Amino acid sequence: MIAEYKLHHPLLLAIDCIIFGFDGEQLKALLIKRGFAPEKGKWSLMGGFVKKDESVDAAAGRILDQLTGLHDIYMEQLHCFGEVDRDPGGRVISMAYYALIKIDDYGTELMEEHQAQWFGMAEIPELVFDHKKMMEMARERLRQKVANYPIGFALLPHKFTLPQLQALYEAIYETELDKRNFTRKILSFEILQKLNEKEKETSRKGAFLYVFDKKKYKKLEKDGFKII
Amino acid sequence: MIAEYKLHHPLLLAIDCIIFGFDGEQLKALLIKRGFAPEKGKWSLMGGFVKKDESVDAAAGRILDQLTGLHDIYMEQLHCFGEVDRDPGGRVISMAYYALIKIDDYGTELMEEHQAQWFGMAEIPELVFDHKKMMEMARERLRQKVANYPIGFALLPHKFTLPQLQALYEAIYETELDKRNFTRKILSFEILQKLNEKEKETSRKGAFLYVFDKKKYKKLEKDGFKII
DNA sequence: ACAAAAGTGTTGTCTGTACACCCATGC
DNA sequence: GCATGGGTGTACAGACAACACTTTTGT
Repeated sequence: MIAEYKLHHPLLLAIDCIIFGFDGEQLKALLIKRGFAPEKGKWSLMGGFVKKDESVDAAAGRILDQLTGLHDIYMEQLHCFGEVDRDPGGRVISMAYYALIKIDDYGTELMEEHQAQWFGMAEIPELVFDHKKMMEMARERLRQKVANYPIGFALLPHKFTLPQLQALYEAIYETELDKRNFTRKILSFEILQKLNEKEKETSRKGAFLYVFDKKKYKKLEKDGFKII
Repeated sequence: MIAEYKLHHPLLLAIDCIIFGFDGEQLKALLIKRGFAPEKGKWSLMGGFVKKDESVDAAAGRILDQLTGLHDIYMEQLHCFGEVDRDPGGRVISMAYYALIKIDDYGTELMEEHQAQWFGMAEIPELVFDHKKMMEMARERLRQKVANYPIGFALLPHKFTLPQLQALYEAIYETELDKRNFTRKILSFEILQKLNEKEKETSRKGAFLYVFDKKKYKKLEKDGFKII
């Protein structure tokens, strides 16, 4: 490090990660029992510290991987939480990220190791430090993002039905949507590909499965659209 | 600091600030000639380091104040730039902020001291490190934000005309807007208060001045709207 | 009188929203 | 045959986009 920089005070930079999942009915978040002081044993977001030789985004990816074993996850910076006294253990600045995962992809071994648990949005327990604020901000950001970009699919299984997709939007927005209008809108973007298969778990008639068209999806992911 | 935290590697956390202004015709950004190594003498965003006992947001406010002498400025976190090698002088992570200032409020003494200069968006010079990327991201974010929240006023003088406001939006979006449709849309939000004064610098006829209604503005600032 | 910018309305098109019935199937 | 959830069309209302002329006033 050059001399000029040595005059400044170094700080610890942490990552905290809001991990969203969807079980078909509820939007959920994955929380862990904090395994170290301070506040050991309390519910917390998954977190960790940025290492000397890794980028901040890479640190976030590593931390998500540690808990879920998953790679190539939709993940985005949320906000930097930098109040002086936010962590009673010392001066730690936290970059919060949020991630969207397919809840079924996610094994239970790592989950047990970290004493992790899914919580529905209405059952989020008390969280350490400012993690509640992070959670609130993440929910708000997710709502905004999902209204304008087709990222919601990251929360669904590879093949999904239109009723499932609608239930996802309803869970995120805590509202009810009209089936006909929703279907028409989603299909008008032409990012869905209808399969010749039906999902028959949840109804006698069965609902057609869809996958999304990656190419068109990529374009919309950049340009945005307007779902809600 | 507690023992657990001492195991982790502390890092330097910098702030870089994209400062936008509007001169009635062009959207501009305030840049400085970097006054210290590395890359001393090159054009750069205004920046600095987060101190031990100040929050990250407070650091951003302080750095903006150092350059402009202004307080109570619209300012928002943009993104964390955390690549390992982004700064050749050492491992420095940068939180980028963007700020919107009224270009006329801004004196020239501090500007000379920092060798600062306004650049139109088409004339941004080469910038140090990843500052160009920050600038691009800030422009994009400004476009998004201004389409949904009435923050554009932060770039205009306290009293402004409808043609000025339209010129601002046209500059931000690099597009032309229809005068009639724009006026109707803006007035429909009922956040503007028409004054009995005209601005007569730019035309013989003169255009009515407006101020904005702070209360309604606050509400829209939170809820959002849809201008473009 | 003319140049230059401000101000003002109407219409057609598109998008959003509200709303109800039949279909396929497993039991 | 009936209960359950899946799938589909229409009509009305509000928003958006395109478009041209008159007004004011300084020179």
